[in-house]
Amino acid sequence: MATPAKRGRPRSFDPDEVIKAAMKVFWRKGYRGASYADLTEATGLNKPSLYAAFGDKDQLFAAAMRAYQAHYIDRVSTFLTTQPDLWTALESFFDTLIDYVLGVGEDRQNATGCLMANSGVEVDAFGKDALTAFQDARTASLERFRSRLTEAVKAGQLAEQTDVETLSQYLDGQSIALAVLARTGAPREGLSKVIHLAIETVKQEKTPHTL
Amino acid sequence: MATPAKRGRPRSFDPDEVIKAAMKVFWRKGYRGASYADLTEATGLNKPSLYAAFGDKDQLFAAAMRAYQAHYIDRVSTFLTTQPDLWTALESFFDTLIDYVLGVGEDRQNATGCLMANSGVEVDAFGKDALTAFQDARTASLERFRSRLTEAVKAGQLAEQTDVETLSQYLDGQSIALAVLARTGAPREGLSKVIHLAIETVKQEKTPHTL
DNA sequence: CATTTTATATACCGATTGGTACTTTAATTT
DNA sequence: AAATTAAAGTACCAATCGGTATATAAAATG
Repeated sequence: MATPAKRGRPRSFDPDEVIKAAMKVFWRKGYRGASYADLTEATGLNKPSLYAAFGDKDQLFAAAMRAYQAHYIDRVSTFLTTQPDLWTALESFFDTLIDYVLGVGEDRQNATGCLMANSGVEVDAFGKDALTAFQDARTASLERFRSRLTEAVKAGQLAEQTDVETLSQYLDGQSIALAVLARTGAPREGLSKVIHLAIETVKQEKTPHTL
Repeated sequence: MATPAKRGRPRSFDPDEVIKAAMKVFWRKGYRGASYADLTEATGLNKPSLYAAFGDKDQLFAAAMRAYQAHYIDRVSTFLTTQPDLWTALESFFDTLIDYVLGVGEDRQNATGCLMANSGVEVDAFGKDALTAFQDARTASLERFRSRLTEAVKAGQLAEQTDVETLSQYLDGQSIALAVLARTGAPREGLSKVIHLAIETVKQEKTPHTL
């Protein structure tokens, strides 16, 4: 993305910070809705600088999506891998996710949901780089559930015959539902209750029964 | 929306059909993504005719959203009200919903999801009419679950102390998850398994336990 | 038939879209 | 200091955006 630059005038901006700023624009306004007027204002760079450093809109969005994955998805997913108890892992994961989709620390009035979840309805507009970055993020998210549940089965926290694949998709779906519900104005308390209900579903799998 | 017209040249098109065509464009491309070039091509009308008959883009989208509610949401919701057994109702509802979000009968390659679910991330772009139509549809959908579950409690199919509100939001969330997952390429079989798992969750409410 | 009313079509509007060419400025390395 | 490299800024590009003015064509009523 960013050129190496060994001689000549060094760039006066931090590429990571710029991408982070661009990411927030895409997060709030979407791919189509984010104009270069928005992007230049948010990043502080002018158009030619953005193009020189990050390529066209497709590539810029792809970089933003990768940054989102690194700074948000990966971070909240930490709870899935670090917490030894599956239920603690799921609860802390979703509780943190709720913070994120509601826009933790920022203006809580209009929540922005999740960049990845929001982008799902804009895939038609993506170029190849944006599409790849999006699909990579989706695949990684699903895979995190899959590996965590597989681990839980091995650890005896879930029944041996658990349909890990379906359960992973189910949890992935809950994440998306949370994001969209938050974006359309659902209050934190409602989201919290819903997600604990969803976790109850997984607990039912603890005791073997027909799926 | 459409003027009465008592004298003069009558319109040569069926407003309902035009709105239906416009609806499909918005469904596939979203509010921002649907240009008047797309809309005129899909409807067969030229721009001035569209404006004369339905107003600006905001109003056209609002009409499309109402049509979507009437032709899709209301139709699939029928299963919730007609089926006396709650579980049969939910299963037939979601099975039909899966058909819809996958694009029943049409090109199954790229599913279009649900217009209402898709629109959730574009609320910023809406004018007042589109926003109202969207919120009305959302409210109505949630209310359908609420009333059906309330009825089920009265009929003894759900425990007396069931948290109907949370359960309604939960099912509403499942609908959204289905739509977004379908849009991003999830196969029918996966969606079907996930939704039956979700219905299992509701069944747990049959036997009283702490929520 | 004449009048009225509206649909249709072309052609246009200013604004904005994503994307660049070009010039100027500035910080490096040799 | 000279040469190199690139950032920054202005100004521009064709294309498209949502939205309309205007003129013509057509079907109704009287």
